[in-house]
Amino acid sequence: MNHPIEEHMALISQLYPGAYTQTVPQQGESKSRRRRKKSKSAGENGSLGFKKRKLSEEQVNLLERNFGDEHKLESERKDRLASELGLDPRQVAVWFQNRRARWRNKKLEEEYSNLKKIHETTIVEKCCLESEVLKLKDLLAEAEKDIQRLSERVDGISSHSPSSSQSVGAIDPPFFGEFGIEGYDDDVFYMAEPTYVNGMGWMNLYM
DNA sequence: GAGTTCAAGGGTTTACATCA
DNA sequence: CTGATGTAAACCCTTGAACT
Repeated sequence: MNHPIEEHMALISQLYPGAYTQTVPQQGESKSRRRRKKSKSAGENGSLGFKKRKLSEEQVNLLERNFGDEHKLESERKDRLASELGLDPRQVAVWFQNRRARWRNKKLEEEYSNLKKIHETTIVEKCCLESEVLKLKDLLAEAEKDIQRLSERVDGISSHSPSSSQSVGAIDPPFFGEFGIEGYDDDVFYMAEPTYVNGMGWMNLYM
C-alpha cells in the first residue's frame, strides 16, 4: 500500500512533468534527504532538467494566512498544508523558512529606522541644549561683569569711609537678592557635586 | 546586462533510535 | 547505563533561475 504523501507526489509529477522528478522517490527506493541536483543550465537534461516553478497566488495566499497564524511550522500542519496546496511538504517547509527570513529582515529594517529616528531627535535636542548653554554662559559673563563693576564701586566708596567693613556687608545682600539667591557667599556659581540631569551628563563639560 | 526576488541547494545542528 | 554511530528534520546562509 502506497503512502498518501508518495501518492500525492506522483500526482504532482503528473501535473508538473519535469519539475521535481529528480526528488520523488521511486517505488522501493528510500526517501532521499537531498532534493534536486544543481543544474548548470535549465536545458542541460532536456525535458528532465529542473525548472523553477513559482507558487500560484492562491498557494501563496494560503501560506501567508498560515504564516500569520503561527510562524513556526509543525510537522502535522506542514503535511496538511502540503496536501491542501498540492505541494511537496518540503516545499512548504522551504517556503516557511524563506518567509521567516524575510520577516526577520523586515523587523531589522524597522528596528533600524526607529533607532535612526531616535538618533535624529537626540541630535536636535543636543543642538537646542548647546545653544541654551551658550545663552546661559553669556548671562553668566554679564553677571560677572556686574559683580566686577559693583565691587569696584564698593572699593571706591570704602576708600572714603572709615568703617569700610560694615558698608560692604550692607551692600552685598541686596545685590544677590536681585538674582533671587539667598544665603550664598561670594562663590555663587560653585557646584560641589556634578549635577546630572537625565541624559545631560555632557552639560558638565561646559561648567 | 545589472539588480531583485524567491525557491531550492548545501552545510550544520539537534533529537532520537539502535547497537555493541 | 553509556558512548558511538546513523538517520531525519529543522535551521541558516548561499545559489541560481526567472523576472524587471
